[in-house]
Amino acid sequence: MPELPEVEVTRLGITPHIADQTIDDIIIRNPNMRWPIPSEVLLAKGLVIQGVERRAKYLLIATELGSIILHLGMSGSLSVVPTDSEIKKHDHFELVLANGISLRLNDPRRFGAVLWQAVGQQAIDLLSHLGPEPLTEAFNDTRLYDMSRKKKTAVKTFIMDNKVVVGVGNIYANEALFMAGIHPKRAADNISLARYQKLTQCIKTVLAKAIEQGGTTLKDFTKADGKPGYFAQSLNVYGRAGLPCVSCQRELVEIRLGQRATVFCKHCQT
DNA sequence: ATTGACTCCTGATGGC
DNA sequence: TGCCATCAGGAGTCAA
Repeated sequence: MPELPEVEVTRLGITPHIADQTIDDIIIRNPNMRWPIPSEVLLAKGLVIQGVERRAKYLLIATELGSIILHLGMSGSLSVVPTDSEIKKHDHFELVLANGISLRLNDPRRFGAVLWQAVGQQAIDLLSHLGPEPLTEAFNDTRLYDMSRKKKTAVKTFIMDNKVVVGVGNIYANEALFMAGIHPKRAADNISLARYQKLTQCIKTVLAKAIEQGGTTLKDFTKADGKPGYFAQSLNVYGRAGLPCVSCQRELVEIRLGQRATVFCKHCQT
């Protein structure tokens, strides 16, 4: 389940291998991703990869005519391999590069996506409605506080809303709320500005730390199997239901919130 | 307008 | 051992 840190580490990992390379061929082995892979992506054939950008959890592989947009969904991963290496099950999409290597998208569940964004065209809907990046100044405590007014929804659901801030998935929503000492079910409009200031910092810290850890873990992306470990060693609450709170030793509890596993400490989070 | 439920899919897991 | 049933979950879409 790639979250924003994994996507960013993926971006950092693949960029040196594919930037400035010419795309010799584009192979669609299975077009049935979340949406059918549009044939427009083939426009990138013969063009040079100018760079790899990230917006939310989308990766944008830029060429002079447009960008190939990749989303890894829940089970997707990218690998950089020699073009003649064995095709694995669920290798759905591939960029064949002039230097004899390929970028392959593997995604068992096919919740991921491959899309095309033409240069000069209005941004596709998926990207145009997104909130700010969490690690930029555009995401700040006053914005978070202002948007939360009159919102009855649980704060955890609130911070996972892409219009509020992008890239806060289930794992890091749990972690950030624990770090901020806020109960995940508390109504978004029942939290003070001071607490949102704390929460904003915690979201930034949790994500930045995970990217940092991932960056050091993942030394050679060509050998990575696409699963950079999810930095699970640093998680305080997610996946730890029933285990003692790292702060007060009381047992962590798990509930469902918006169909998602929500783990927290009843004592430390109010 | 908001909010919550549903949906896509396969692999991992557990019960019998 | 095998065969189910259940669950995980990003995020768009739909319905209340």
